[in-house]
Amino acid sequence: MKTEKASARVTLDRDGWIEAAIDVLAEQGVQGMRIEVLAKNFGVTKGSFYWHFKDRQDLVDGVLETWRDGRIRDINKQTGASTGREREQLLHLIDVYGATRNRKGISIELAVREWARRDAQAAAIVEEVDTWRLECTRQLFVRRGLSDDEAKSRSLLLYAYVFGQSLMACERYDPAVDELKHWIAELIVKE
Amino acid sequence: MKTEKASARVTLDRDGWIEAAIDVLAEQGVQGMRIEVLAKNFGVTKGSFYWHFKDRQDLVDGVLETWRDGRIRDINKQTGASTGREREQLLHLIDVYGATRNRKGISIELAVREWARRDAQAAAIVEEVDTWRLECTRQLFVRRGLSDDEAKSRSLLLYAYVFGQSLMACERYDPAVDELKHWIAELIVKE
DNA sequence: AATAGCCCATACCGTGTCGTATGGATGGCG
DNA sequence: CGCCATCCATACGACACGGTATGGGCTATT
Repeated sequence: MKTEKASARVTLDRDGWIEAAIDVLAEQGVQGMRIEVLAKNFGVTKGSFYWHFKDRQDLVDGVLETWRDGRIRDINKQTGASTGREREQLLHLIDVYGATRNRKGISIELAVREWARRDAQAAAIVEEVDTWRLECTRQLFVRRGLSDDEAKSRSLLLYAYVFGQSLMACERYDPAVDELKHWIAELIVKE
Repeated sequence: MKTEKASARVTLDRDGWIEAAIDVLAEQGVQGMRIEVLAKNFGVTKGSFYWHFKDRQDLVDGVLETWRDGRIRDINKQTGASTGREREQLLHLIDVYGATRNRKGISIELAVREWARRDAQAAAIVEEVDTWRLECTRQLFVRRGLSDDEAKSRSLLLYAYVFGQSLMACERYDPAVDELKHWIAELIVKE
């Protein structure tokens, strides 16, 4: 989708802007991805931005495509073929989205999903990523011997749980919340 | 907390503004709760707003308090004492947050949580609501004979799942996603 | 050294928003 | 009738942001 724009040579700077934009997206949300704010963080002015990007939408396209490509790569790596370690891979998947570790990744994840609730373009990207993740993880469950339907259900439960968990304030619910999460992870991966 | 401002008589109009603000919050997020936009939707001008509210923060306070009070009332009702129907109450809790039904309530819920990720005041309100919900639901599990720890875990899993599920694009994952959700609900409430 | 292309700064306009100041309309009450 | 409180409109200043136009500095190439 319109990736043939002459960005082969300026990719370095474009990517710099996009990475910085993703950082701000994680911290401030879509509404925080302001051109002049990014420029100030970068130590430059808008003049630089409008050299590398046609407009704000151009940056938005880059952010979404970059995020999607990274997520697809990650899930392919995390669920890659290493027969016999399906259980460990599933538990690792749940752990990756644990509260403390990978804070930045979770912030980006939530920011993109919050964005997708009100933007069709972001929603399409999230749908791509969700479908791919759910399918890859479903296959992990199938390789563990589960039926297609149960694998589908558990895959959906896994992702819904990890995303929802990062939306909640559960630290004050129980100081030993890590044990609760461990118990839940075992329930999700079955046994 | 500072509810003794002379709002006893103008409460009707204040509440009108607050309800309209919550609607916009659900549809547009916190950033969409703009005074002039609310006024236009209301068919008035800012002059009216600044009569009923000191400033935007005053409206924000009202929105958060109104949301919190409503959620506490709801959860008390939903987990109220009706011994022997704990299983139905738990399934009902999960169903209430199902995708299609209660769309507005879910939108508000997600908007407030998105808000809470970057605002300490909203985060405190969400924490209040979470703690109360988790505790009420935990007691439902305990009344079904589960241990305190398992009840805690399942209560956390229940809410994390329902919130996360509404963040995902699972309709295209499987057209019969309702059956998957039913299976998941049964797993969460145990059997 | 002169030219061309790359990269960014500056200045400007239009718009949306918060907040204030002030005036106007309406209705109750002495 | 006249006064006052309530409720809202109008007008204004300040600022942040998107986008454009334009100029200027720097480097490499010839």
